[in-house]
Amino acid sequence: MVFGPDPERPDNWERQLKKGWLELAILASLWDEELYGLDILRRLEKDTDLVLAEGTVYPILSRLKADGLVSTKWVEGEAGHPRKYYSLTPAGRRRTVAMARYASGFLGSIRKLIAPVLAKEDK
Amino acid sequence: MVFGPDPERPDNWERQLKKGWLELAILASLWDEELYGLDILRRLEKDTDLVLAEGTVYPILSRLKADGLVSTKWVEGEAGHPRKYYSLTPAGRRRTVAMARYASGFLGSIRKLIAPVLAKEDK
DNA sequence: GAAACTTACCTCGTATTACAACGTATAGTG
DNA sequence: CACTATACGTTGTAATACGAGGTAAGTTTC
Repeated sequence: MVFGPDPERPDNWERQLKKGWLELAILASLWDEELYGLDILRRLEKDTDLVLAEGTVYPILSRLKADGLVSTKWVEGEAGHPRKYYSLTPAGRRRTVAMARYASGFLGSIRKLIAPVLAKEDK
Repeated sequence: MVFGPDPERPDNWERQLKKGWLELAILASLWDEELYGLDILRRLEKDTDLVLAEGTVYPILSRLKADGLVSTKWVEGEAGHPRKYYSLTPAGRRRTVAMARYASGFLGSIRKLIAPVLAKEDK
């Protein structure tokens, strides 16, 4: 399953369900390692089927930096254009844990809520 | 845990995480029974700790009706002000199942993503 | 029977978000 | 020197949640 825009179905509720979770997704993807912009985008798509547009990632990263949740470091060489690597600050780690905790509870509530709906499928 | 505004913490990421999920929450709450506006709000708070404002519920219900996903029925008597009961249309049931299925996959992805973050707590 | 309260429905303006489209910069390739 | 690929960044648009405020109907209190 892919969580990007689906040309087959013009409905936009899929996009709306993703809304607000991308910030957490990006923070969480930086939990274990430093990544640069496009890399974050690819990792999320590969590991979690979460498809982000470039026009989405960069503004979020700017926001996170302005809030002091991530720090950046330019790395030249290696390949083509220099890359800007992002890593979590201590405040970023605290925020990530807080969001993950909250998200975990939220996920439980939603699961409970949609259980009867999905139960239909088991028949 | 409560999923409403938290006066203790002015941050708004909690609200953002809820964004987009309220439509599904409302549809799912109508899966087994007809409910009226304020009742939906109370059920969600009681059963899933999801706190919605009135100014949130009514616009969503209007939208759902405009999209043909729910139908309404006025019921007078019983108590005070007449109540407008909402119930799922066939299209509404189909949409609810589609959203629940998608949400289920999304939940799995997020859980996988935040697992390393929450693992910290187990120590 | 008038005022106060309760329940219920609804609307408008604001803040926030995701993203498509577009633009810029660096370096390698034919 | 075009052409391509990689990478970063910005702007305008559409959609959402909700606080604040409003209307309406019935019940209770004095």
